[in-house]
Amino acid sequence: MAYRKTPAEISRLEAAREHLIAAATSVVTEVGWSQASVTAVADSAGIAAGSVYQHFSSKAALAVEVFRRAAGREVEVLGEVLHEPGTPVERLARGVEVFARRALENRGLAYALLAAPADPAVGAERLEFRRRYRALFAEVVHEGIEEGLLPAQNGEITAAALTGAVGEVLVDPLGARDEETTGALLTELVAMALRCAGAPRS
Amino acid sequence: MAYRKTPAEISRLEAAREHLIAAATSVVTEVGWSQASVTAVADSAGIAAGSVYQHFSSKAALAVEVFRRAAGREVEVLGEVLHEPGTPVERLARGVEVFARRALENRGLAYALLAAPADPAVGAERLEFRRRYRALFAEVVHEGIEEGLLPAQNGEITAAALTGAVGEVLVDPLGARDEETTGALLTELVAMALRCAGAPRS
DNA sequence: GTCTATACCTAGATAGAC
DNA sequence: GTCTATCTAGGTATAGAC
Repeated sequence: MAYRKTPAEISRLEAAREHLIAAATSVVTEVGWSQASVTAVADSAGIAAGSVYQHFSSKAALAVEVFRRAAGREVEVLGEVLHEPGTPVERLARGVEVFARRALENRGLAYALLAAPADPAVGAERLEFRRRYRALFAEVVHEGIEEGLLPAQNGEITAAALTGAVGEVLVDPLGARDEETTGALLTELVAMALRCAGAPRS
Repeated sequence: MAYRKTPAEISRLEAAREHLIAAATSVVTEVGWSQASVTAVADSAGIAAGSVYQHFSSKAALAVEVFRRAAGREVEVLGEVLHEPGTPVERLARGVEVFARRALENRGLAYALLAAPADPAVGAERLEFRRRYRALFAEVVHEGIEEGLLPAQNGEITAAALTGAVGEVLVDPLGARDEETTGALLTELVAMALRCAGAPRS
């Protein structure tokens, strides 16, 4: 008997775990947290319900992991966009556009991350996630103020408003069905964001 | 045997029903929808759990009634404020202030109405509620545009942003604990709202 | 390690006594 | 009409065979 698992065993377990997380993510994306029972997730992953507990000690632990992965990706993308070259105003516009576009293009996941009813554990993660989003926006707003491109303001509140605004149109997308109306919605959203931050009219 | 209930009987039933709704409202305000079990609500009303079903056919029906009452009051108040005398810009500022102040002063109820996890039936009502809120704001924005006080814009999106912004600071109130910091928060929120609608700087 | 079967718990809803 | 007691469904988690 070996003292340790062989590398092959470890990677196979890793793979099974990753597969489970991926399956859970897609279930949550499609039907939301409240309908994502252990049974449904296990079915989607092609394993038995009991086997889920080989990888996670509880349903909540799995849910938190699913949330962290997806939310982490989004924060990363927004962070990159907001730190690309350009004036703070340009970067803010681009950031809002990317944030909203990604949300509208993968509405199920975005809704799950931002708004869908979920376990308390996921709710706590969500609060942290929104804080990070807001911190990213606030940083750019502050840069804009320092460079004299934006008027003095509470950047945290502007950032909160931008997050709330995108969330609001996500939950009830004002009839943005096809690509054309989605584009128009994005244009209006970016314009609103720039007014909100007090950028001079272009 | 009488064919009809006597007026006294009817009003007594009415009163019991109202009492139940009031108790349910306070439970929801304090602990949220997800913790507001039939047992908890019945206890709060001083009746047995089974007796709830004398007044409502299901828990969801009771929840919807609770939501409608509370949400209806809020919409009514906002509608009145937004239709008081004054320019559209003044009314918009006052409307946002009242909306946010009421939310922050009765945070439990506001959170229940705007954001807390709830039954699907309540979720549907909430969507309608937010639409009404947005419609009220959008109306004033459109008046501002027509009077030349606000730049051309999609009023629905501005209205959505305002609703989303207040909801966002409600859920995570940026450390507004005492009356002083709440006042400062409200001032900043109103300033943000006016920028968002494109009102010229005062 | 993964399966099947099941224990167990929570919470909504119902039945029948009073 | 209201209470007590109970039924039922749905879903998490566990036990033991393979």
